[in-house]
Amino acid sequence: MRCIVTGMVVWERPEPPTRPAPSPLSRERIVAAAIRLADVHGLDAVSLRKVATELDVGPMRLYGYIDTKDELLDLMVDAVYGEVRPVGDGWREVLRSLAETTRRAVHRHEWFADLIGGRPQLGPNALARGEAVVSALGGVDLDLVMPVVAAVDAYVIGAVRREIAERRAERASGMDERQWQAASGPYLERTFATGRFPALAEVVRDAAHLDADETFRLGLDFLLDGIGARLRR
Amino acid sequence: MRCIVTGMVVWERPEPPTRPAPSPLSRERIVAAAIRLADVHGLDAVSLRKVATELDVGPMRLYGYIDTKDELLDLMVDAVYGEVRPVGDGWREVLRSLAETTRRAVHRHEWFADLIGGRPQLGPNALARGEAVVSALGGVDLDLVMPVVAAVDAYVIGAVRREIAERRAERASGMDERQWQAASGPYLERTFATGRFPALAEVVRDAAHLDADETFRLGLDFLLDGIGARLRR
DNA sequence: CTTCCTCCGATACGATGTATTGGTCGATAC
DNA sequence: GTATCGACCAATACATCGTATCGGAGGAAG
Repeated sequence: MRCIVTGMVVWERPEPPTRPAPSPLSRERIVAAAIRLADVHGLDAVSLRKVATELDVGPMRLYGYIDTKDELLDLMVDAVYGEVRPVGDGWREVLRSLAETTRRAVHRHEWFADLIGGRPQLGPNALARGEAVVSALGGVDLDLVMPVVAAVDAYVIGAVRREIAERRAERASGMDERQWQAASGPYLERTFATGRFPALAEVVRDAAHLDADETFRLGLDFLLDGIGARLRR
Repeated sequence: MRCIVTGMVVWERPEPPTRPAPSPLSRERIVAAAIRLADVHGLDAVSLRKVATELDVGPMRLYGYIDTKDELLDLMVDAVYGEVRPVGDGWREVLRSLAETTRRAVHRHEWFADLIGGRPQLGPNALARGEAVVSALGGVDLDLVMPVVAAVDAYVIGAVRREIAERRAERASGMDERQWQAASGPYLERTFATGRFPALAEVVRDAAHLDADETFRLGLDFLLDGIGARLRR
């Protein structure tokens, strides 16, 4: 059931007043339990029932702190944004750091790749991250700040989704990284053998193969170079 | 139950031989029905039961053509990639066209934004798209082709996810676009009023606001400019 | 002490993905 | 032509999910 005071989002709606005894529960503990579950067993393992069991509590207890499972996911995402803080001097270092710390957060929480970019992020931690970025971008033309940050965010979102998707496929296929990169799996080998995709096959066969780190950084460099050219104008 | 011939992926596993009469079913019809459902009612409306009902068929019939719901989603994604074909001369036009046609496909199929980048795309249509891109990038240094295409793909994935997420939030809040962009909703207004995010508030209040088209193109230009600088080296 | 009101937890419901099973129908062997 | 077999379709079944509902317990107010 939706909260009666309409227009209030999870983050600004107060938690229910702490009851004297019944059980030490809080949004923070709920979110922590959900994140623990997701880290270990993946996002599919995050059900309200399992989170509740993790906390020795009936499933419906959670609805005092949350209206919807989606709200729990929003809280989880915002918690991860709390781990993302860009550091460095100058726009380039700041943006690079923003991208790299986000990517590292995804490595700590693979499920984050499934959620990132899926909803507008307006939680306190996401906003604090935005504040940190924007205020570190002091020297940049005001009208360019948002587009530039949006572009970097977009690149990071897509890049980490691709990276995690590929990592999972590798893991599922049980091949080691070298094999996977060389052949992209027996399926692709067979498919390329049909000769239907000659240009693609040539690139896969003959071109240099970058690992995930290198690919991410190279793409990021493209983007930052382009941004730099624009800022210098 | 998984297919017995191990290592075969959906796309290369033959469909069951067309039976004389029982019912005119095919992977193509199943995927078309699923896409129709997703286009009209969103991805949540795509359940095996609903797809089956759409085709006047029992739910379990589908398992003759599909092993898993995830495979159906893969087929849907690949079908959309069939609509994406870059056109134009020169690397810049090709990459820009790749990005724009992908974005247009997302506008036709909003659910595509939920799936894109979530799994490695190795279906025939995705590969054909890749072949078209790579072969149109003839003049480009072989070792740079993959990183460049990967970077553009990453940017597009993240950008359209953000765009669709915001569009849905607007739609849900019932505000028109002007209002949303000016205030980003009453929640943000109240939050900024607390003074906790001064730099962010300033940008949102004072900076120029671009619409979705402009934001997408500007970010894409950053990236293409950076790629161009590298290619010229 | 009684009354009321709040809130917790058990129960319940409809939906989902998919395993299982039983029946039917076509093809094959004699 | 008949009997046997094997494949495939659909109905049933099951575990799990998000969440609505409701009954009772327990603290607050009179």
